[in-house]
Amino acid sequence: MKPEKESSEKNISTEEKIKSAARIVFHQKGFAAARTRDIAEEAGINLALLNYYFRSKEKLFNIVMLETFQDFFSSIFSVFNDVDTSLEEKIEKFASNYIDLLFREPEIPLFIVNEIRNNVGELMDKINIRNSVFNSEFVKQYNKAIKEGRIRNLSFQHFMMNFMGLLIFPFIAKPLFKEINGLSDVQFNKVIEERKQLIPVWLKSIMTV
Amino acid sequence: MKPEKESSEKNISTEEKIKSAARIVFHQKGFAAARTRDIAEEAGINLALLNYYFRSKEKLFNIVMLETFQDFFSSIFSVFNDVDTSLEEKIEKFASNYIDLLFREPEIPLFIVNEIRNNVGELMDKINIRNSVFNSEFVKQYNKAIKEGRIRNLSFQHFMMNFMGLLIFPFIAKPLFKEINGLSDVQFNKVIEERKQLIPVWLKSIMTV
DNA sequence: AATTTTTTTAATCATTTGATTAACCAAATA
DNA sequence: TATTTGGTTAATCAAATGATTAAAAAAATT
Repeated sequence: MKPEKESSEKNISTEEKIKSAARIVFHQKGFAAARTRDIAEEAGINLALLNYYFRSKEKLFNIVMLETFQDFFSSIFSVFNDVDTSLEEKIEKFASNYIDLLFREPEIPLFIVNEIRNNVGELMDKINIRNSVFNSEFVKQYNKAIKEGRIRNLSFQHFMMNFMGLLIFPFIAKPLFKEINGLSDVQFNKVIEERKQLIPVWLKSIMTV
Repeated sequence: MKPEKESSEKNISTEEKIKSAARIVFHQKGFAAARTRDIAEEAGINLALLNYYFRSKEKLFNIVMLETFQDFFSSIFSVFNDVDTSLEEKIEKFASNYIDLLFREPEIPLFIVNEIRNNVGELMDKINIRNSVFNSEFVKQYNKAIKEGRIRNLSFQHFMMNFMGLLIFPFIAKPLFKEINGLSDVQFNKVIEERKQLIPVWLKSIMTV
């Protein structure tokens, strides 16, 4: 009666349908505001199938959350651990790639920071971002550049906050920025597109002040 | 039977008790996850009183939301419209004041960016941030400085995104930053405290690149 | 003090919502 | 083809939750 085997046979179809529907709805509304019926409707399946495949709303949510995290952070580290690029190149590439990612999935940052509050420990351990960050090629290059006096002695914490803040915050506060500046979606995107080039320049000037 | 008169008599006591409890709970959990029973318990009152004074959860929420907005943005404009300070001084003062505000009420930014998605238009009109921003002394000084060539010709949109991003994002992503950098609350606050000084310096260097 | 009005409470209602069940269907297997 | 296994559905359940009600208590008014 119960589907215990890992991704067996062809029921992957409906199972995957539910999961990607859940992804959409959870990202959009968060855990509390998302109803299992919303997800079922989005997936075009009977409500009972959600529980049949995933046992509970919470279990489904945890899966979506974990996968979202992994997707989101793995895309970061692919750039950060490239051994063939300089620090400056990594910053440029990362800014560009990250903004493209945010164009594709603009709700993810808000989703992550929201649901991390109710979770924190358990989830973070599974991914172990801490080590991934500090063992990355990027951090090594960053520290080397400081030691060689090429950039200012600014703690990596500040650098990370700045980089993330400049990149992500406009997406998080998009409705606010649009309203305040009277921008259409197209105009907003154009402003963000400009930031692909600008943020690396700004970061460089910050690091050499 | 119904309390129609505006803030009459002394029922301000319980009415205010409910409202500030609602503020706490809504800020912490958002509209969907907050239960009226949570609010009643937080306020130490009978559940029915919530509906007696505020008709519905939604009406109560709208009041909290509006007041939160007004508080939050009024504290911005008090600095922005001071005619006795220079552009540079305003930036310094604003960074400092705003970070203090965020220390006191760290959940507000996330609350605002979350709940604004379901509201935007109606609410923004009531406050009319758009005009408040563009008629502010700060923007006038900003544009003047550009015209005089004292700072780079950077659109105010970018400047605002940068300023807000550098200030607010660390609070929004606090659990993430704490985890990644292995910081205690005290250590995190110390890093933020440093940013009071640093952000104005960074902004200046960005604007003169 | 008596009466009216306002505030508070416990009990209850109605709806929403996550989850289950039993019957039915479909596909694989024998 | 018959049988078993897995997938799907409609109906239903139970708990949670926003809201109401009627009675009691407290406060204000006469």
